[in-house]
Amino acid sequence: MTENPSPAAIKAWARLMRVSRQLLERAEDALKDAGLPPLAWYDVLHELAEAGEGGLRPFQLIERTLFAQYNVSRLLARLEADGLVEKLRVADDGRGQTVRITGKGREMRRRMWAVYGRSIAELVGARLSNNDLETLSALLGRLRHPAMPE
Amino acid sequence: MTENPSPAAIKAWARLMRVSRQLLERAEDALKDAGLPPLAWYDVLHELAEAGEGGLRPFQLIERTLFAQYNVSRLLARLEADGLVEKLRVADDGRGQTVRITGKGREMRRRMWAVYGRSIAELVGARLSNNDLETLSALLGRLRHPAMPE
DNA sequence: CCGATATAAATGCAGTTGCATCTATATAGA
DNA sequence: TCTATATAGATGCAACTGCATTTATATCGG
Repeated sequence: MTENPSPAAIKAWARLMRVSRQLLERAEDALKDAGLPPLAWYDVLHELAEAGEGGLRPFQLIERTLFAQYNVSRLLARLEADGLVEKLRVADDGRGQTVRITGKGREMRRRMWAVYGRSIAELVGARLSNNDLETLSALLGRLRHPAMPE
Repeated sequence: MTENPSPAAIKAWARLMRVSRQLLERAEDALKDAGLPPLAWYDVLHELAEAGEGGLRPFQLIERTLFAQYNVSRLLARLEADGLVEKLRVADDGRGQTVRITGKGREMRRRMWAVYGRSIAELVGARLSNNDLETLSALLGRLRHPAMPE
């Protein structure tokens, strides 16, 4: 009986896809206009900043960001080339490495957040009450895969 | 005062981006697994099917699908190469053309919908009640740009 | 009617993504 | 221990995207 989607499901799907694409594009444009790198960079810098001095293994970044493996590999190469992250050999696993954010990386993250955060505030925060935002988050949470208890 | 996003706004944004990406990827994978073309093809075929025999001008497709102009141009070239749409010179505007879906295009759309619709039913329809779906649609509707009255 | 500007659509080129594969190391099992 | 398999990460190549520009036609102002 999950064969054919109900009209309500189709509408919610369509809006979800359309709105998310639209808002994402707006946020990307804001960064671009400010001469800053794309959002993917922010996502990685954010995770690495949260991780602290210990850094993260690339495969951990993949889990957290949902980016594809090859994508992370190349993204890290670009971030390293720009001096925003550094790669460290890890002692107990010769295959891998640990990636750590640099001071320059933290600075870039800060500058990106100034723009990105403003986009979020404008595009979402200014349009729904806190209560509605909570409702939205809860509903979206139930669509996550794999489904996790709220 | 829309400077800094509230925690509720950040959370809603993060979920929106993450969930939409995840669900989109799932739907794309389902099509790929079935040996069918990507969702973008469906979007165009859908619009053209709705438009009927009169077809649509490429710029109308751009408005409806939110794809970039160059993207539509190339997508239509691929669809035409596969015989799914046909391009017709339009009498009263020598710059443009009208694009019409072919029988083969309708057939492809039908086959894609069999898979895509099932994805929507499973990923969204089976996870939220009709009532929650309506709520979700309404909240997302308020995030559209430009904002339109519900 | 004519030149300037605007709109429709296509395209060359550079950068990015996706796929498949490859290299290197680690772990498991005989 | 030695081989087989699994995991971490990088990469060659083809397809796709984004940007800027180009071509062609239409419209507007004088």
